[in-house]
Amino acid sequence: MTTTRSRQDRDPEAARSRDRYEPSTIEAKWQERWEREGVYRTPDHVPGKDNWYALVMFPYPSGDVHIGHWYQYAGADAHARFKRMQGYNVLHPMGFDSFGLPAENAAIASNIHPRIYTEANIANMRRQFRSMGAGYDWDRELETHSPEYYRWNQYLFLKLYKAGLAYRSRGFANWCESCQTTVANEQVLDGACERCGTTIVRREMDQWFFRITAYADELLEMDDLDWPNKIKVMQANWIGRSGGVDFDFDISEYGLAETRLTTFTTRIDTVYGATFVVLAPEHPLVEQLTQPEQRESVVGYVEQAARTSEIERTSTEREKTGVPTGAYATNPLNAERVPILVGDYVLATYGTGAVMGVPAHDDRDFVFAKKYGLPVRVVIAPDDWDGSDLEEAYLAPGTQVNSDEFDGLPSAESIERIADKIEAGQIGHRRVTYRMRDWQFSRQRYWGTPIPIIHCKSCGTVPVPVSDLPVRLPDEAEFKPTGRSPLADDPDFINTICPDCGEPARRETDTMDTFVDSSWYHLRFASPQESEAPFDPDAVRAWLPVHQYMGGAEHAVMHLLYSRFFGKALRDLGLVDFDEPFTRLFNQGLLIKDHRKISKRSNPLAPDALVARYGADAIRCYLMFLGPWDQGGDWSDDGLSGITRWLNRVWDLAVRDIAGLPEVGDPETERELVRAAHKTTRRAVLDLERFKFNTTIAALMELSGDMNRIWDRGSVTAAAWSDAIERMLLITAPLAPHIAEELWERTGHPFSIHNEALPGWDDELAADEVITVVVQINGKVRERLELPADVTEDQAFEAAFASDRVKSYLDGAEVVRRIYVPGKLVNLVVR
RNA sequence: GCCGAGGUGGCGGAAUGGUAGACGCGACGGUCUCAAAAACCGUUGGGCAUAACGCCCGUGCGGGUUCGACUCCCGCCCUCGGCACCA
Repeated sequence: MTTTRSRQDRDPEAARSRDRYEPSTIEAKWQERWEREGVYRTPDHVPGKDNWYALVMFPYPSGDVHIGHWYQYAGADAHARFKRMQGYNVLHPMGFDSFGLPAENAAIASNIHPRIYTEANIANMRRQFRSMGAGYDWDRELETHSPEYYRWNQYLFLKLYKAGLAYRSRGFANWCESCQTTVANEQVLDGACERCGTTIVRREMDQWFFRITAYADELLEMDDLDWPNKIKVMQANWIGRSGGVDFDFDISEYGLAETRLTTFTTRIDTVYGATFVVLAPEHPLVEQLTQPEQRESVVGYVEQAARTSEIERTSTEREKTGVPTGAYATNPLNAERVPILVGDYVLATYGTGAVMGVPAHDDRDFVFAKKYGLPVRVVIAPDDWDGSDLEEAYLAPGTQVNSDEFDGLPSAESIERIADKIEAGQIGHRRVTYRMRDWQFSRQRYWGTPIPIIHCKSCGTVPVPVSDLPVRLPDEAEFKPTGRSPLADDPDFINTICPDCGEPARRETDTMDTFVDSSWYHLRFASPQESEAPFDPDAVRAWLPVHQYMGGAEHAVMHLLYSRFFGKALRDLGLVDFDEPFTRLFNQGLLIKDHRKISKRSNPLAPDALVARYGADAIRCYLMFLGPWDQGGDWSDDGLSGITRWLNRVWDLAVRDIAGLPEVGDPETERELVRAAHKTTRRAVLDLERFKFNTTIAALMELSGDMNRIWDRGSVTAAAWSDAIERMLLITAPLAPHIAEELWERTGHPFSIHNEALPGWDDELAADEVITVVVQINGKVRERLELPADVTEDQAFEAAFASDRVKSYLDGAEVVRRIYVPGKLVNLVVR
């Protein structure tokens, strides 16, 4: 067999040791050389090249680049390398999101300082990223826990604070008992802490907020974002814009300061069906409206509600409860007096914290009214309604009834007419509300960015002067969580002087949510050493917005929304001049194993051991070969052998001795080789652009099989063979950077393949000479014809009719229609 | 409940109106070997079959559009992800 001839020709032992693919040897060698020669160092400008910012979400330094990280970072690296070989000046930076609770918790558990713990983890992960062969520019690495980074968190916070986009407010916050800190709404999943799963309780306290709601409408504008639709939908749902009407009931009969009780509804067309009003237990008027006879039950109910956890209160499964206040509200439209109740299915934080109860046209009001015997009045008649009682609330549009002058109108029209009337009568107005709340970002923990604020008895809340930044996190601190920030127990930290009046004052002791760090890190990567500003405007102009952002979908309404908000706020502050930070976004899927998520504890898969055994290139390629990157992958240990075989074959093909190839090749075989190489190039380049690594590798596998067969015929020239090998290596380079580099050198090319351009392709050379044309009879494949690629329609039909097989189907039948798809098929419709 | 993605051989997957199952794993058979491993070659959706030439069925289920449907439309079922008393 010719395949092994070149090896057998030489001294077998020596040849084997020289020519065998040994990933561990070559990978270390090239990683060292790439670094030494600064192959991936990225200047801001390279003459003749466009810039491409390929950013992958940076990791929290847990200490280990686990296989799920590999899945993410290997794919992102391959795509960045691909763009680089397309001729872009590519910025593909890496850093660490290194503030946060795990380090602090580990510090408490093992009595190591979070900084020591974090920095050890970073060192290990940096080593692991190197072993992956990722093409990062390590000169641009950033770590968010370094004062050089977080001082700019503080700086940007002060900018936002002065612009009124950051504020402190007292209210009910999401408190995690286990993490001993508050968390933002976005960080509560199913009523539990996103990080640890502990049930969140509400706790009233002073907290810091970013006014993200000021940008709610602009954040909904996502048409120009080349993002997965899924993420856009999730963000739109999270923001939850709904237009409706604030409608005032009259409560002047109680002689209170407030003469009106404002409710919010999106269904003002149903207002004539309001038979009661429900207040949230926290509504400020509950206290004043409650009548003496009801006081005891209302107070009991409100206390009970306060003790109920958020998760329980917002469960749709739970039976709706409420108590009457004994007070009544008058509907100004029809002068009807309806009872006011308190019910905890009404949320204090949405709309006005009060709703009009329209049981006929709202599911929740319906069950509530049935339970408490409140009247149900139909005001929107279904098309076929016979006037009988409803079995359930009718939510669809219909015809207005029991609604004074609006009777007979379609509800779609009356919804506007009634709103007009309310606005004209000054008993309410149209309003837009949002589900999204402001971003609560203060945390009562140590390992984060101190909020640069000083509380002064006489001057109030005073920002730390920019010249005093950074407010450093004290190195020595007692980390044990007590429900307030550990910084509060550090006298050296809290005691300071008011910058305004010079009197003794106290520092703010809360630290920032780590999502603040990641809301602008993409800007910092443009000029990570910049010491006079958070970023150098010229560098930002050179790189931003990010051309291609890559990362998991789990950040849809956290990081990705916060970053967009920061971008818009910084734009309005004049710090950047673009609207969106991430032009294109690609979400890789989840890597699973045995139908379960791979996790450190329950389903481990240690990459270091795999790399030692199979090499980084094999692991990278295997992860990319599992399936389409956006759909995630299903790891199985067995599958690796396919990739290993392929890499061995690539090696074997490339190191063959081409000296023995003929001077003049067989033209047909040569064309075949050229065709295979150009076809593969086309497939690979188009697929890599779309992150279809799996089909790129499949194409390369086919090429290696084709080349192996062609070699065996011994009839191609060295030039043709070498050109095909070159193409194969160049396309392999973004996927398996080490083996490609090694073979590039062994085939006589100068360092480095990663500075080369991807090959182009020629559609004519890639075109088949003979094509298979399928002949269908009534849509069923009955014959396959090998015809010249330039076959005409007439010739194709002629060939079809000449086929004995086809004839047998046409016997005694009449061809009533013929369809021709050029280069593909002929379909004969017979009767 | 609402929104989104998906459902294709034993397994991972390919093909988005035109040859279903590319590529790979696994399995089976073979070459090489004392043997094994590796490597290489071949077979591999199911059924029928006069075994040759073939035929039928087949992409979650039921309909539809079309000369032709994994692909488009309608109605279901299931899996995964997100949201969920937001008035």
